[in-house]
This record gives sequence, C-alpha cells and structure tokens, in this order.
Amino acid sequence: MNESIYQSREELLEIAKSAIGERIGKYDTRNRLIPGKGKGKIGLVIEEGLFHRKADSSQKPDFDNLGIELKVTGYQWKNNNKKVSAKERLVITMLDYFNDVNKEFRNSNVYHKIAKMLLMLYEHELDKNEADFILTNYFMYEFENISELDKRIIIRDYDNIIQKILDNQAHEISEGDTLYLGACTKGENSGSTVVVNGIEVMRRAFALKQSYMTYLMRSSIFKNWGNKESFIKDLNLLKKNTLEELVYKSFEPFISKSLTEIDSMFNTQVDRNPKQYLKSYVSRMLNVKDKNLESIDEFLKANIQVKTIRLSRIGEIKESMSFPNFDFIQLSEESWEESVTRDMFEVSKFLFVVFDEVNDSKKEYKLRKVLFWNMPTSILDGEVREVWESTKQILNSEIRVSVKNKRFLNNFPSSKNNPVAHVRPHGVNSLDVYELPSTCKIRVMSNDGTKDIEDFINRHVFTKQSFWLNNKYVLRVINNFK
DNA sequence: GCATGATCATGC
DNA sequence: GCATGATCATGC
Repeated sequence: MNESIYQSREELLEIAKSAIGERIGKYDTRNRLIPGKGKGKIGLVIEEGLFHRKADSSQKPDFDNLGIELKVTGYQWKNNNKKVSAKERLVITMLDYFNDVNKEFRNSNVYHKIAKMLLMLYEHELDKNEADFILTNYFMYEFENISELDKRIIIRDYDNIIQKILDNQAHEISEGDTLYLGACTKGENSGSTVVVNGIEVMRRAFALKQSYMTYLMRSSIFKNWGNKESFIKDLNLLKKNTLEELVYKSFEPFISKSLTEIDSMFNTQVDRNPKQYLKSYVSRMLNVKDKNLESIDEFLKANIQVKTIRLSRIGEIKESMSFPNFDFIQLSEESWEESVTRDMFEVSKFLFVVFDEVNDSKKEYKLRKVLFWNMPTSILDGEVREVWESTKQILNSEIRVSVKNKRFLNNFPSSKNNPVAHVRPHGVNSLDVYELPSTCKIRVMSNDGTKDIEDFINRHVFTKQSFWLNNKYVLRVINNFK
C-alpha cells in the first residue's frame, strides 16, 4: 500500500508547482486544521490533499521509488519585509538511539531523507490561521549538490551526534552541540522519553537547524543571503580539523598576548574607543574583516554567537550575561518543553573569548582563552527550568512590588536562589514595559511614592525582564576548560 | 562587595 | 522605534 503514484520527478514537481499561490486550506480534505490548535499538521495536509498520499512515519523517503522526501515548511518576513527567516528547524527523521549508531552517514536514515528533498514553502503570517497561509515556493534540495564545505560540516555533525550516543552521553545531547544538523527534542512533554543504557533520555529527531534553514531559503529562493565572508578559506583544512578546532587554532598565536602586543603583530592599532573594541580584536584574530564578525557564513548558519568576557585582576567576572527579553503573556501560557527560553538555550552555541584585565583605565587586556560552549541539557532542564517555572508561577499569580528610592523592587527569581540563572529588568529604562497576562496581579508591598506604580497597575504592564546567566556560573563554565 | 535595578550605545 | 549586548549605579 501507499505506493507512489508518481513515476518521475517531473511529474512530482508539476504537482508542487500547481499549488503555488494556493491556500493551505484548499488541501485540507480531512479538516485537520482547527484554528488555534495543534502544530505540524500542515505537512500532513499537503501530503494527503495535494499529493494524495497517506501519511506514515516511515524512515524511508515519502516517494521511495524516486528517492524523494517531501517537506513543507514555513518562513516569515523580518526587518520590515526585507528578509525572510525560517519559521522553524526542519525535522528530518527520528533519531534511533539503538540502530543509528551502526550506520555511517551515507547509509543512514537521515541521508536517505536529505539526499533529495522536495521543499514546499509557505508564508507564515501572524494574523492568519494556518488554513490561510499561502504556498509560495518549492525547490529541490539535493545533498550531493550543496557546497563541499556544508557537506563536510553536516557529516561531521552527524558523526558527533552518533559518537555522543556511543560515549553513553545520549542524555546530554543538545541541538547546540552541532553546527547545521542537530538533534532536537521531539515530543510535547517530558513523558516523551526512552531508556538508553539504563538512563532515561528525551526522544530526539535529526533536524536542520533553523539558522541553516534561513540560510537555505535566503540563498536558494529569495536570493538575499548576500556574499557572506567564510571563516574557512580553504576547504582542505576541514579534512584534518573541525570548524571548532580551526577557530581555536586561529586564536592560538595570541593566547597570553596583550592587546598592544596583538596590535604590533598586525602592525596597526585597533581603535579602542568604540564600545565593542574587543570584538574588533576578535575579528582580527579570526582573520575576518572587522565588520563581518557577526555575519560570518558558518557562524550565521550554525547560530554561533560571539561573547567577549573580561576577567578582573582577581579573576572574577563583573557582570552577568543578559539574554533577550521575554514576553510575559507568552511565558505564562507555554510549556517548558516548547518554551522560547528552552529553545533559545538549546539552539545557541557560544564562542566565549576571555580576556584578563591588565590595566582597565588604559583598556589594556590580554587574551586568556577561547572556548565554544552550549548549555548542557542537564543544566537547561534542571536549574534553568526551575528559574523559568518560578517566573511562570509569578506571572500566573502576582508580582510583588515595593517602590523605594525611585526603584521598583520585584520578586522575580534572583541570583541568590539559583546557581545558574536569574531574572532581571532589561529595557531602555524602567518604564519600558510589556503587557501582563490577565491572570497576573501587581501587588504593592510598600510604596514610598518616588515612582508611579499606579500607572503600571492601570495599564496592566510591567518593566521588561530577561533571563541572565549568573556571573559566577559563567566563571565556572570558563574555568572548567583549560 | 555584592545583588539587583536602571540605563546606555549601537545597529537594523 | 526597538531589540540587544553591555555596563553603570545604588543601597543593603
């Protein structure tokens, strides 16, 4: 049953083409798209309604006789409709902790699926129901036709995931471990687990990261990826080393060197007046143009964020590390497994570039060490989750505020209560606010009248907050590495 | 001195 | 205009 009714690739592409410009709802023959409910039904609808194929969870390609896998995925316009971003990661196939370990990449289920994928894209629009999203593009992704550099990185990613299982570290796998191909959690709640080597681990699936999908869409369809500078200038380097190793190597000559010494190694001085002068040094040491540090091809596709960290003379970090503000209403409603916060920490990979203070007033530092880091799953689903749960609990009951000396003191989780993370205000000023969920009250514990809390209560808003990693935790992370 | 609230600077 | 990374400032 379920044999492909298509005898050629052209035939298949004709069908895809016929749907361009159409609403998803047109193909919803079984009323699967209920407004406001359920995710991930769109692929099913297209498979059934457009291609007349019964959905299954086989690890073989959907159109097995053609070796082609069908994927339907969304994008959004960002930056005032100038650029698209992938809405989500592209889930390829489930990770089989028991059988995948015996398979080389080109024999794997992943390979059989991404060797040839028919990608159908729809525009995800915020104010629309799923049924009203429009299919706008389609294209064939063929693994063997992507750049040699990308191929090597993806194969290495696959090998790394497999190796982690072989090393009995299945429970510590994280999407942030790898660069373009990741192992993302699958399942809507913490009950979605499986026991591997006696340890309960989350079900996971292989997926092309959202950042990589954004690249794919921009470069293949919307033609606005642009010419990004690659960190790896010579493909052959990847034969012997991973991207990470090459990054470390790039910094090696500068370890323990002061900024002034680095200046003289390059025969020109970096202007240390701009706030991000340390980033300029990082660019220099990575051998990329100063302005390109945040848009290195490989870093963008892998969602690698560079953070410069300064240690004081006694080896401490002065400031905690901030992350984007969270939306009070969204956080109060979502589950941990599907939360924006979990996703952000799971997906992000950081490149910490650590400097020791030599003379702060002269802006003189020396390079201490460089390390890639992504948050361990046990910390993410442990301590960070606790902070998140406390925050959610407050947003579903009451924020307790005291007004004192022109400050609003609140009861969000502080760094005293948790070794890893805390919640702090993070906006342009204390009047920079987001709306509160309807369930959340503001309870005034004391008020010296120096600030207008009544306005917050009337408008049902509160100062924007974000999660921060405790400076002591970041220091621990740094010191765990050589 | 540390914890936490407040705000600056920058870039899109 | 706003998000984001970074840092200042105050009071216990």
